[in-house]
Amino acid sequence: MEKSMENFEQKTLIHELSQGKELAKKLMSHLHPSSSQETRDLLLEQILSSYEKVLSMLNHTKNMKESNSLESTHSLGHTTSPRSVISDQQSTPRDVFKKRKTMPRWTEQVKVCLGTGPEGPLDDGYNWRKYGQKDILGANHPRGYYRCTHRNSQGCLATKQVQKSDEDPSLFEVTYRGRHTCSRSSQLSNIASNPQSQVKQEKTVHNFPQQQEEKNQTQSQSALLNLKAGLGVKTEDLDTREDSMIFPPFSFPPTPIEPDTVDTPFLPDAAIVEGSLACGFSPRFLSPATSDSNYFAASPWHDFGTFGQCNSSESDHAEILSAPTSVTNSPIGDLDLTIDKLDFELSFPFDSPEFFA
DNA sequence: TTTATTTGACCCCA
DNA sequence: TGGGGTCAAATAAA
Repeated sequence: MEKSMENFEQKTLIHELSQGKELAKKLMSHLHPSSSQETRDLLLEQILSSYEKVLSMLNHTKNMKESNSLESTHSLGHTTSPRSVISDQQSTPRDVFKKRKTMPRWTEQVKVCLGTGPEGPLDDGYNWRKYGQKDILGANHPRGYYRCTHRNSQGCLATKQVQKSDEDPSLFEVTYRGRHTCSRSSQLSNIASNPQSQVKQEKTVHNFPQQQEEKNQTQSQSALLNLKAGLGVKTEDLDTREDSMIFPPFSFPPTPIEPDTVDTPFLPDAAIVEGSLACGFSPRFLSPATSDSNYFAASPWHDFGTFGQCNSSESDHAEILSAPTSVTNSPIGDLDLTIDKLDFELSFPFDSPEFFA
């Protein structure tokens, strides 16, 4: 009974993903200026819808497993603190402490190129508001605490912590906690209507002339790359993989970065994700999508090796590779091949000005 | 005036 | 008891 359900889900997942792939192909063929905007919008909507279905199915499956394991835990006589099962709806202001343990949490290491100019720091598609900063014992740099701006308006409990690495000041550790429950449609439209992302991206490329020829390819691939990468986001909590699909990969702390950390002053104000530093694309572009969960949000450093010539250190790579979570651990890790193929079969022109229009 | 950031104080937990 | 995380008043910026 349960098996047949799983088979059904698998088939549906494969069907939805295949459909998404076909739609993406169609969309690609409609990216000519002669093609109508409506057609493109429609196709885009259908693609997003497909992926949404997949995500919700995966989330549902995971939740079922979680609740099952919770039940079995109880049945085994283990004592589970009542705090850990307090629902968000019942929370009181002080319940934030009680929820700490239950909030999904994962860490991303992000390398940024400093020199943030008047344009201010990059955002990741979500609106974060800083609510605290703490000096951490043993750390040279303070840790910044951010929460979703929509905490009050929409009750979104997502938070993140940003801390500069001791060893490499250009490296930030971003720890996400909780998932976004807010709607980001407004942010999506902001990014869509704001050509700044394109500008920033071009600036990045401009500063990496050796990467210029790869620009189109890189830009085209990055969105799909994101999707693929999202299947293997670095996380501290194996149970929070689905959040990697909800969360964008990178968030830059709204706080200005101290000038003493500017080790690459010639670089643009774009934050460069570790590993993709020399790969010539900015996170802003990497997460065009980050403005809406419908898009392909993902961990950016995944598969950066594809582009070669990346100057991040071996140890950096090792660190990433040794992350607790890998694609192979992902329940949808098997899909990686499919997406991989899709990724490189298509030179998806995400850099098309109309794409985010 | 509104919104965001800073920062000291408070609370929880190991 | 001390460290980490959050609150909330004060302050700054838009």
